[in-house]
Amino acid sequence: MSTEPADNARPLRADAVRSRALLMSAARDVFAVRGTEASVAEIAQAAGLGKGTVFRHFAHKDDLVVAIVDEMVDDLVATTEQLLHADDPAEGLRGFMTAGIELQVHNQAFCDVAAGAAVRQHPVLRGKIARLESAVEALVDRARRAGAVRDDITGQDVMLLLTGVYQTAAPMLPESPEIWKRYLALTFDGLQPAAARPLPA
Amino acid sequence: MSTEPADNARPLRADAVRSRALLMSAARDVFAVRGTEASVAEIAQAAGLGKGTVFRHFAHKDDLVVAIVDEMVDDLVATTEQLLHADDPAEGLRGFMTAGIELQVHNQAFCDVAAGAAVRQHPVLRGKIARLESAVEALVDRARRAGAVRDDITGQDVMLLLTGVYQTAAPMLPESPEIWKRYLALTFDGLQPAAARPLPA
DNA sequence: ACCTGAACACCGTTCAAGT
DNA sequence: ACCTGAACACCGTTCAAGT
Repeated sequence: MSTEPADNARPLRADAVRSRALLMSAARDVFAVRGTEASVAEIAQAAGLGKGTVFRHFAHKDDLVVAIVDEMVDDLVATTEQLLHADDPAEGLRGFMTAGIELQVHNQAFCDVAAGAAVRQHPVLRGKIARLESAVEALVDRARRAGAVRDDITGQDVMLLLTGVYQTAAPMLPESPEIWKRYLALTFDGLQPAAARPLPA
Repeated sequence: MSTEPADNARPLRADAVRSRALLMSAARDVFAVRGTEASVAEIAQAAGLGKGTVFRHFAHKDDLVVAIVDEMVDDLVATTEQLLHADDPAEGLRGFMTAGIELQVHNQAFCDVAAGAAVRQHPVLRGKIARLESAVEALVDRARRAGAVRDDITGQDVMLLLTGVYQTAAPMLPESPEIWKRYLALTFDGLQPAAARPLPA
């Protein structure tokens, strides 16, 4: 529940609950379009709040970014766990990669964080990313057992490739919004057992 | 000659020549370590100059970034043209990708710009990147004719994969500085004719 | 408790004053 | 011509003053 304050906090007063909801909603919209570089003043204005209020709810701008991105990673974890039951294990894995890349295509803030913005190191986000990674590990295990991916591929590889495939396509996306499908397909070909040549340690 | 001012400029006075050399040298060092987010004040101080002097030589911080990155792309173009004569066409192509990725590993500013910092759109840099791309196109053509890469791969693909492979490895580099070799190998496997399955349009 | 805007130390950029 | 630092409009963050 990232829309809630820290676990040990007392209940919020009614006006604070309202401020917080307005803030989260504005932050979702503004970050999605303008990325993590959107200013706190910009978000405060979109929420109809003073910027002091933003810092009352989130001590640092990064904490706000984390709260928003955390929600998105939650969604991605849920999607991943559903894909674990896909009929075709290979399609399950491809479905995860498609979801992760489309998230980057449609949300600038997620894209910034995935690409390695400093917020990545935030403890809350690190924990959530670890949860995602274990879900992905299960997805990869299943695909591997079905012979759909080579033996030497790990869940971490697939996680890292999520950013890699998106960043490969990124410079061309304004002109060719679907170009990421090309690089996802190319990457997927490299994951096939048929393509396997020994990888360096 | 990116250490020189614009083509149509009058010759610089002796003190300006010295300032410019100090500035370029400091910018090379500072940008390499701290990336494009290093402040102009930081570079001015490293050069022993007032920051007003920086803006006298480069009207915008971005122009200074471009001048420095431009030099690095020049070096990469030269490397690429030499690799065109490598004994093994596949090794020539792999050599280019290795050089491009190592540049990102060792130089934070190059890495920032390759990853899509706004400076990428600067006309001077766009031109230089286009030159690099045609050199890479020749390298790919040669590898394709030798049957070392699949038919549907272009020079642009290889250019884009340079960032992609680096960004895949980026989160792990502090712990595993050689991990990029794993993803380069994996990507290279995907480029093999044996791995080829039709790519989306 | 909570909200707010003025104040602070930064940033890139401009420019008047010095040589 | 060239160099410089003070001044400006931004940024994230703090905090005294208000309810």
